[in-house]
Amino acid sequence: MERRPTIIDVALRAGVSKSTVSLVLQHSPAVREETRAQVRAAMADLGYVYNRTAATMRTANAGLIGLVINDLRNPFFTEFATALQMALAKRGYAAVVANTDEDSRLQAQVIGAMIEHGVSALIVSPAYGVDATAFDAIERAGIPAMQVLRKVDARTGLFPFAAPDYRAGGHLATEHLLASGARRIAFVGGLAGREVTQERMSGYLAALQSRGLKPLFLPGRASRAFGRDAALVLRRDHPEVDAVLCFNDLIALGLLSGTAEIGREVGKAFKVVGFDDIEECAQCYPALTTVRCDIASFGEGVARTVLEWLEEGVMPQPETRTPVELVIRTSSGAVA
Amino acid sequence: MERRPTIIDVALRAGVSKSTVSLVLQHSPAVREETRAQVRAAMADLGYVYNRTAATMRTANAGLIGLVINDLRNPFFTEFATALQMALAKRGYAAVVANTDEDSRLQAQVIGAMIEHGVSALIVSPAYGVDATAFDAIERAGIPAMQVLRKVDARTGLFPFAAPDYRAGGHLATEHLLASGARRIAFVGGLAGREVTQERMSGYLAALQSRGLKPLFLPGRASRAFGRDAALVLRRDHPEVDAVLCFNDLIALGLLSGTAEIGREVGKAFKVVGFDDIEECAQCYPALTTVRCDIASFGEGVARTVLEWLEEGVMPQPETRTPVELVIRTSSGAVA
DNA sequence: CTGAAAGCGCTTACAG
DNA sequence: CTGAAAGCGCTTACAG
Repeated sequence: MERRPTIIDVALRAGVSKSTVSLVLQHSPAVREETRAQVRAAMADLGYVYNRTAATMRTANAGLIGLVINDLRNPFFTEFATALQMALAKRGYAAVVANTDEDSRLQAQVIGAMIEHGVSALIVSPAYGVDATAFDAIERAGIPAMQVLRKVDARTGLFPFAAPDYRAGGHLATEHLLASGARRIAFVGGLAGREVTQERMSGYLAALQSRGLKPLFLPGRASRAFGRDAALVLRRDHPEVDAVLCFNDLIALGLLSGTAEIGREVGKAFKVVGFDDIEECAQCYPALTTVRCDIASFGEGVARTVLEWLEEGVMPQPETRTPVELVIRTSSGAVA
Repeated sequence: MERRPTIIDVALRAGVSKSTVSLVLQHSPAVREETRAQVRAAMADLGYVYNRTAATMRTANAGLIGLVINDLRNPFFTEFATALQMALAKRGYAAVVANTDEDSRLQAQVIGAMIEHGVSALIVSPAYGVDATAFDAIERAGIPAMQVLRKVDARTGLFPFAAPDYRAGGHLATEHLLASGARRIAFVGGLAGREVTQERMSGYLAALQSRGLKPLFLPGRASRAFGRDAALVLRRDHPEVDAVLCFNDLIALGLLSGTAEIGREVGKAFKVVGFDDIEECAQCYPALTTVRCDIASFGEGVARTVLEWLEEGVMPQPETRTPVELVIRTSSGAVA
């Protein structure tokens, strides 16, 4: 653990000045090929590693991006974060990531820590919650930041927002169920006051309304466990329901389990549709019809947008909505 | 995006020297309460944020820990990484995380990047693969590093290894199946040459051998898709098999889906046991009997170990094995 | 094409 | 209890 060699050591060994070493580090064309080779050789000999921290002090570009996620254990967010991180890595950026577990206090804390660490930008899928001041801290620090998947700060001019087109997805799914003959369609899961729930539901409501059909909303947490319970509740309290659109895939997958457990069949008389299209939807039985958000591509898109902002100063649109599509599988009656 | 205030600005405003500001930043008892309050007030007025990067340059402790994971999309690793990251955050450390997607070249690249960023320590769940030089780079940089969950570098004196006791888990699970009356038990999934597979299998093999029973190994990728396929293969080619121990839960969950799809019942005549106890095991139908690795606690333990190493110089044991336990659910015949 | 010098924002002895 | 000064490892004009 002795001191790591610095550009001075390299310069000494290569017989040049430290400025020259710095220039070859930056691939400056100002350095002769021969000199460059000498410097590279000296670096290899010494086992030199670039100290990005020191460089950051001068240039204030850390090459570090902060990624703050409300629920990293949920596969939808896992896939988003992973795709985003890998896209950043490909462009030479490292990601500091933190899970906030839907806790706005923890969120404020990790955002503060990331700012101290000098991240060049922040991407946050925010927790709902009282402590909406997290973005104020970002504003004070003057760091480019995007809110993704959920919007909690109305200042989209300052903190651009990007998300899949949830409303369209809800509409697509409901139209599909209607076209398949369903008439009593329930919307299961999601919490009433929240924007994402409202958006996903609004497409559902519009489709029903245009047919003069009555909606049925069973609010609940976005978890497998809630979906499983919902299977029982539906059979007991709402036996007339012939189709359900779930707030997300996790709920739908839980619902599938619960339905199997009580021996009810899914597909013809009782259709189930999820939302997100996490990987598991294609593997479960019955395979789950769902709204594909293509979250991996979405994550890569966000990476691109943020880096363009950072590197070329192109401020993102205040609000970006990416298209969704319906993936029809057996849970809504398609033949396998 | 104007210049952020520095300790000099704070000092000016508070009417003290910048050393004093630095001392209050570090909670030094050498500063009078009154002075401290003035400095704090000045910071608040100015919206001062601590520049950890600058501090790092002097002290060489970045408060950044690198987390390199072979498959972040796999819920087992997601849970590990998340628990670890959150434990680090609680102790004031931020985590730079990267998924390597089982690609040893990518792994070498991200490890290099993290070293440049000056991480204080590295925790890696390594990809298998040809490029075993990743740890050499860590060695040259002189950074404390642990290998977790998988061991790829034999120098555990240098890179301590920690993992759940896979062998005991395999044995526990097999004994349970034998005690439940199973006689033809297959081991499904995992790749033959790999240490984790060998360990998980060795407990299985030992239990069978002691009864004079024949093993059956169906190697395959650790994915739901493989598990699903395995359901068909088992019925077609090995109808006599009355129980299966899966390499991991993902395979077991896929197997459950596949078994349901072909209309075969799981529980009495055909028992299924997983490995890891990811969250989903308790929610699926039938609920999955599995070997609990308690990966969240494991992750927290790794955080503790690494920070002790970093902060107190306590070098971890070369090899740590954490205990596992069997969780019996309906997939192996327990009544719900 | 290369060298000398200042500076990024902190911390750390060292005086006082 | 507080101030002046050096230094962490780079980058960046500026000379030459």
